[in-house]
Amino acid sequence: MKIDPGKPDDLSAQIAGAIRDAIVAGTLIVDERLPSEAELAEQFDVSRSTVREALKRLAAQSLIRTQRGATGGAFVNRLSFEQACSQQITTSTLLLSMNAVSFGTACEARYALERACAPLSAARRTADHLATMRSEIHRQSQPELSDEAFCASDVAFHRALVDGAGNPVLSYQLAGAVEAMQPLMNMITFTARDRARIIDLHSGVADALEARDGAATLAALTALETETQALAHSVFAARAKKRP
Amino acid sequence: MKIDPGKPDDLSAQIAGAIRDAIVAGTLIVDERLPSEAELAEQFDVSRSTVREALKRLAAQSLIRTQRGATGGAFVNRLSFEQACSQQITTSTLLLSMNAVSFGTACEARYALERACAPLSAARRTADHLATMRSEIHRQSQPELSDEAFCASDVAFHRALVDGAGNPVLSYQLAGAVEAMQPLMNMITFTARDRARIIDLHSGVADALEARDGAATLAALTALETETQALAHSVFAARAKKRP
DNA sequence: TGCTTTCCAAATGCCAGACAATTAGAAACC
DNA sequence: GGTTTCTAATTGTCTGGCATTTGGAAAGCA
Repeated sequence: MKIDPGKPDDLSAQIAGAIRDAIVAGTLIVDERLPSEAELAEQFDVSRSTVREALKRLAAQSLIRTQRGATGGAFVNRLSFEQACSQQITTSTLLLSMNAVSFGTACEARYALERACAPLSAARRTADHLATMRSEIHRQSQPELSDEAFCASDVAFHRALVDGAGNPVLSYQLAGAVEAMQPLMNMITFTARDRARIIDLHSGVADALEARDGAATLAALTALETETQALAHSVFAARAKKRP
Repeated sequence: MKIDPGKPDDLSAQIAGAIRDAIVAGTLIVDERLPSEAELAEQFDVSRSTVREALKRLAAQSLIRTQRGATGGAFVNRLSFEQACSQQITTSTLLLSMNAVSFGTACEARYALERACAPLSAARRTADHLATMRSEIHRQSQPELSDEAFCASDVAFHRALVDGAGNPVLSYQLAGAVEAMQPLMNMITFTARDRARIIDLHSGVADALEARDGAATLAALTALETETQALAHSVFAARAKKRP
């Protein structure tokens, strides 16, 4: 594990890269303890501060965890689906907010991905998944619900749908797309009539899943996307008229 | 922006979190310059080393970039699709390799996601996308190609397919799924006959896209998945027999 | 004035050394 | 044998310093 070639990068970035490569390549395996900061400093011939900065970089990506104390140190972390998920959500949310991705583009992507797991979810969803979806639909029908809470429930509904596919890789991938849409959805104020239509379409999705009908699920999701896009379009159009 | 409540976390993690929250919330906008390390140290009442560790954490997530010199400092980074993509690939690859995700699960997820953008790609793909796919198919037919190179070409083929959908959000999401599969695919040794079948199926996908036929593209992808799964199954079965 | 050169101050990058806090295991004690 | 105490290893944090980079200001010159 060596560093220092041309070096356009910082030393800490180079060191972090070297260790990361070792982890990806399998040279360092899960739960293995890295040398102590002092040892790493000697190995790479840098100061302990520099090593520490490198380790913090890796910790920020959940590649390692650190423990204090006598038998402490830095350990290669087993990246859990949950951790990967939350990282993906942060990244996706920022990506959408910082690059002026249009509502239409994001919405299209989200529903395309959801349709991808519709057949699987129809085949494999458990009673639990269905119960979650029904209960979220019920929550959405509470009139006193705030717009934010309505959107949060929408996210929960869709996550239950994708989790129903029983494929953790799919769930992890989809979580980012679904959650990242929430800030964009939160910009919309829903009228009671809007909510009623959405709830109706949600029920259609749940019904199709209950019947384990993949094609019907697909159709219901497509209808939901169409409605969402139309709703957003009218909201944005009205807003543009108001403040030209 | 404050820190220091109960503090189960390190100071540097808390500071990084506070700044990250400010970025996500939009308090800090793109290209805005953060206070200097010395100023941050004073604001948070910690040493400069601690601030530096916090900044390295953020740099590791591409949330900030740093510049040296008189007008230098840390700036909020515009997260590009490319950066987000490469982060996603690293995360996905590690996730799959460290959690013993089966080939079947990963493969299923990948093809489900790809089918999601098949109709869009059929409708919107440009001549360029098609040309890339054809040229990758041609490369795959070179007999002297190594297994790794064959897989790399496979990745390029599939990335052209998803890019054809013309939705950057989809491309970004799919890149992780497609690339992360490569290490798993690399474990397979392809016979000439295997390759011929895969190339045949690839041609089927390209033909369907050329005809702008979404349904045919879906069918071709499904056939490709079936073949890939069967191939992997037989390879792994043979290997298990050899070394029980 | 207008251009070039020089210099300077601000900022990050890196280092050395020190001390505090934590923690597991060894040692001492009862 | 069990409990307590000590100890050493390790990370977390701080202080102070120096090197390096870099943009802009100041000085010099035409």
